[in-house]
Amino acid sequence: MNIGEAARASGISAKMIRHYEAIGLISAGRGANQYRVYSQADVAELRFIRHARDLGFPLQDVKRLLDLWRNRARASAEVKRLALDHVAALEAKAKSLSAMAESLRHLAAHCHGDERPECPILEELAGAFSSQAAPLGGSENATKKIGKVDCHG
Amino acid sequence: MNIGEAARASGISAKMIRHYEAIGLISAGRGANQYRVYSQADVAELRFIRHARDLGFPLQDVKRLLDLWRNRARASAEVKRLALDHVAALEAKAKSLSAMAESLRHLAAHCHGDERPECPILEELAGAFSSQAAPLGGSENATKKIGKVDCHG
DNA sequence: GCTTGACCTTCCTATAATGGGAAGCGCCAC
DNA sequence: GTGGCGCTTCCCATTATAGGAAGGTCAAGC
Repeated sequence: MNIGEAARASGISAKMIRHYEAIGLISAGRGANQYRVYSQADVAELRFIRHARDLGFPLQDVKRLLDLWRNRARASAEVKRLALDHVAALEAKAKSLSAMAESLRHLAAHCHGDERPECPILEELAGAFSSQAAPLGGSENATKKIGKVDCHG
Repeated sequence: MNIGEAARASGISAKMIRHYEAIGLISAGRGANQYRVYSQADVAELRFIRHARDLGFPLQDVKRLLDLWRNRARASAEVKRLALDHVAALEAKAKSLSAMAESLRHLAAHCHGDERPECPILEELAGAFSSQAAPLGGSENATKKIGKVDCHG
């Protein structure tokens, strides 16, 4: 099948399939017309990739997992280690985001939110531990950069 | 003061200060030698930016917040709306990450993690709802893309 | 046979936020 | 007057994904 059909069958865009090939995650045969050709096995790999991505694995980890999957002599220990490391990363980031949310929710709770200019949110952003100390937010200072977190997908 | 001192005083790298200027977030005067010059007020803005970033606001929101902060005729309602929207986004992402973590943790719990090749994690990644249905993970299918989430900062 | 449209190809660009580094100039101290 | 640090601009890299241009291919219809 061609890339379009493989895309539909795997749930990965043709664009990304080409990209995954470019970075060496997968490979594809070529037909006489230079079109990429995919087998059912290739589609299975693409689905594997999608599932791993859906669980938040970065492509680097996906590559490791894919290599392990292809290798029948693998040790499950390595897969498990990768998975648990990733779980730890996910939880750390979730926790960091929750802490930000809670801090901000506390701040927002004290804001009238009307036509008046007074705003404790802005005041806190302006003044929060002007040099280094003093808590931000209502509870503990949860936003002490636990590790930078992306949160704008 | 020069950019280096402003960087130390604000906790934002000189690199980023220049970047924020380039994207129109802030502005800076220039000395006779073309060096950027910063006042205490400029440093206060930089600190404001850092605090907003620490709470996970994207730069686009930071720009809005900064404009509101500068505008004495602002309505706190707008600040509050921005804040609460962001809280919702943070919570959604945290929830999504937690769901991934939980799914993966369940999978990992069933993996022996020894030298043997059998691995339910890989099997699940390979087979999880081959076409569309069937749950992934031990509990409910939590990873049904609630909205793509970055999680690799 | 020729056109049309869907599909494929490669290459370039953009996103968001940050860091790294090179080449060149300013400034201060010695 | 030279060494070293700080400043300047410009370019590149990261991560994962998408958009688009310019062009080749193929099958269907007329």
